[in-house]
Amino acid sequence: MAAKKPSSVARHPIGVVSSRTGLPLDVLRAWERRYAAVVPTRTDTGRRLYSDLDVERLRALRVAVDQGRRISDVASLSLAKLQALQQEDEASRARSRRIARRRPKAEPAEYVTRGFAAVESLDRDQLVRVLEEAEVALDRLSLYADVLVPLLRRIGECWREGTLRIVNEHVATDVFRGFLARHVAPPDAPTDRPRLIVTTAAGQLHELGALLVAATARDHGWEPAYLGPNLPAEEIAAGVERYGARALALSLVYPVVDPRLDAELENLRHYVGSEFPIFVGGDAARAHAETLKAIRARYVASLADLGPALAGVAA
Amino acid sequence: MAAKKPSSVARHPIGVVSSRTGLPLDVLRAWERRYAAVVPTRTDTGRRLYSDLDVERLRALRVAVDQGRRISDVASLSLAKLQALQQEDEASRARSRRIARRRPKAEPAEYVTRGFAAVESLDRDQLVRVLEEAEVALDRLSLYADVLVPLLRRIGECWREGTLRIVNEHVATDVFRGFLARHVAPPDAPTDRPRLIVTTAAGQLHELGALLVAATARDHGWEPAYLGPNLPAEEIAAGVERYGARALALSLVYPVVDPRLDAELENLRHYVGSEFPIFVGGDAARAHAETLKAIRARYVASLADLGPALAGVAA
DNA sequence: CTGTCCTGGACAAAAGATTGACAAGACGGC
DNA sequence: GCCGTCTTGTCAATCTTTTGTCCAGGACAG
Repeated sequence: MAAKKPSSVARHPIGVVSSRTGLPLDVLRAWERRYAAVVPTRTDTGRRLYSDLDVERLRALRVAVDQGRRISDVASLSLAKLQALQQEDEASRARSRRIARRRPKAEPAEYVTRGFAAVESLDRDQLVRVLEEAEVALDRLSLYADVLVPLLRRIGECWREGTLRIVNEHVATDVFRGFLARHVAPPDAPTDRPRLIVTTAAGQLHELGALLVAATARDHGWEPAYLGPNLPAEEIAAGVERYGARALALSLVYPVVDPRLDAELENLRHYVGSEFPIFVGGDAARAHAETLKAIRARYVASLADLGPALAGVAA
Repeated sequence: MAAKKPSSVARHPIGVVSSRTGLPLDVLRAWERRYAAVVPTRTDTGRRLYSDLDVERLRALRVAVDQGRRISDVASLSLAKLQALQQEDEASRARSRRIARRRPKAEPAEYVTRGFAAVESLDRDQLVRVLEEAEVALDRLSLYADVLVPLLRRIGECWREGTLRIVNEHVATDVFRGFLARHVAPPDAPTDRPRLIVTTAAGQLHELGALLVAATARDHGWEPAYLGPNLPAEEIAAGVERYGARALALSLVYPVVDPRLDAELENLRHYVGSEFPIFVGGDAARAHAETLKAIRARYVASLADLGPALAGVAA
């Protein structure tokens, strides 16, 4: 454990630390007052200044507490010990999970919580396990709408506000993608189903929403062709043509508002022809409602609405 | 299962034990009250504190019970006896099957050609088929080095010179990723293997090379943790620490030359400490040879060299 | 002047402990 | 196969400890 940089220069006020660790202000102070969990330096007027190391420690403490340890027990442990503990807990938990026990009850919210915890602690295997449990316990729509969507949304929020590291988001994305890929493209599909092109417009980097759309479409009897994220209008049109698709679905998530996007959408309508059905959904769709209306794209408010919307086309 | 150190320091509250063993709180208490199956120590305020040994015992008890024994019968057995029991049951259940492996000689170059054709015509299923054929026909290393790498390189070239559309590249990436993901993270891996962090530096968007590295490392007895592409040095360091990794592998592909990259690499060396083993490979690595030398990263010229290089660390 | 931060006290919610009870399934005798 | 008895997981009620949250009143920073 040689030179660790993140201590010397940067010192953060309590507000920043709170948002970076996800711990409320009061908790930070309470932990300091009651257990001296971290003892930040002070300005000459008494304000707390936390080092990067403090932040890291607090993060680790939070994980430990979330895993069920008591703050009074772990508050005095070193950062290394905390991380060791975390490792141990996970390994141990994983082993016990392998001997699957009977399933009590299946609350979607619980999967979200457990999934998020797994993301936080970078525990890939655990995340996979949670998803798989949810998959067998719930029906498809509920799995997507009540577990995956809330989970994604929560990860997105925390990521934007800095509570989650980039690594966490990456690992989560990778797991989700693998998980959804199985739903989107099951091995053998002699396809007389209508084709649906699924993608994301240029500038839109987040692909998980699109994958959810593809998987849902598949459940409704379509054959989705997922083209990957961040495609310019011309490319999308090429895909539509190549596959002889009957409709196109776009997911707009982030950035929420993007002037380039409007132009892209207009282009898209131009390329695919004026009658081709275009469906659009995602959190960023509302922000571009006008353009969507102008190009006569159909807005799909939620995954549950996708099936009926598609049915209108297939007829 | 060899190395297991019941660190006598750690004492766990009942909540953690419950989650570690999968036994409900009530059961833990009931077993203690009725059979003294384990007798945890107490804090001065009466809360239970379980040792690692207790946890181990409880886990064994649970296995025995799940296998149909009665708790009242096994509660008083020693840990050793419980484990013997478990072994016995497992042995009687073990029915392993042998999978015959045929290996018709085929020319790797042919798979490359067919694969590329599939990419060109956007035929996802065909691409998957080609990869799967190659997978059974060739050994791992040859599959990676003689099929995937050339295929990727060719796609990359055509993409850069505009012969291939973005869509093609996207679809290919998606298929490859799904294919490789299966190699990188097989279902359950009780991991006493050394950990290797695999990722891509900030600015480097192409992740397929990294996935190849992860899969190869796995074949050499490591436990790769793939963190996703395009990570800043600080994030990578966090991952290294979090996973207690023994080494780090970076894939540098595109952009081939990137001034920011040098700074990133230096940062990275700084964060992980001066002795930590860093391996670097990929087509863009040569262009940064000086920096790599400066930070004492080890250059790995091809996938075939990765195994030996890693072996040097594991020793 | 407004928004952020400090201290210390108070309070509410969560997590645990204890005791007792109950119901479903296992077991054993006939 | 039937019936009483045992086992055992689960639940409820109640109390204590621990921990998160809120508030008041004041100070500081920008």
